[in-house]
Amino acid sequence: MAGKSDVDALARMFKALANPNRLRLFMNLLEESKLDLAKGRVHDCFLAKLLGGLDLGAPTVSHHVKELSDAGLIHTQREGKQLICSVDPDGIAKLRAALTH
Amino acid sequence: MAGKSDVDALARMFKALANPNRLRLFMNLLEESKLDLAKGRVHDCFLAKLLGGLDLGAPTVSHHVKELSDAGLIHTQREGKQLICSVDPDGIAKLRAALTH
DNA sequence: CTTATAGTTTCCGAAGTATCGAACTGTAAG
DNA sequence: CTTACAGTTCGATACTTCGGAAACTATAAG
Repeated sequence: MAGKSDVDALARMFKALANPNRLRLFMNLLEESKLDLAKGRVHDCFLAKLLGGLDLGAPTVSHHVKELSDAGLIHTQREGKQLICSVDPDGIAKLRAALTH
Repeated sequence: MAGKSDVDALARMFKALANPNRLRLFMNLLEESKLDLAKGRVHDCFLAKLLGGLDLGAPTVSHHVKELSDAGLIHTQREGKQLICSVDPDGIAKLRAALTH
């Protein structure tokens, strides 16, 4: 019967996608993932690449990435100076399951 | 290349699902839809039925329903004293398309 | 050690959101 | 006409979010 914490976790994911700038970051990453998968490579991407025309300051981007990550939609890891991002397939699967029902 | 207004409309849908109470209303409606479809009937539902244990005042529910409706996720129509709600299949399709990419 | 790069943390203000109580509208029934 | 019901609108309040400025950390290069 859809426990409270399940619903809360879902709502948190939806909230992470509820801001247009954050949504665009996420969709840019999805797009990159698709391209990389087509080449048989792991899909990941460093931050600057995700901005794609967005006019946001570094602190703001950092906040947005953290929120996507906390919501369970993306995964991040440091690599030298850069932060590498990848889509979390489990997160997307949960969202899609909720909309299929 | 995902126009700005497309992204904004999508973000608005996600935002409508970003509040736990509103999400629960929507999922209750989805659940009702599923049951009704199984019986070969049109899926619709009046407001009180959607609350399912939620402890919210009438004004709050009214606001939430309006937001789901404005976002394009549900459809409403008056029937006598009651407001009948139904899922908007186009809205859900757009959300799912965005997550499939 | 110094400088440059990439991102983070802290703090803040402006704007937006969630919820409620009270007063209101529209519809149906007595 | 009066009452009851289902939902809406208004106004207020507490809370959250978005974005940036300034100061910070970590890594790499000269």
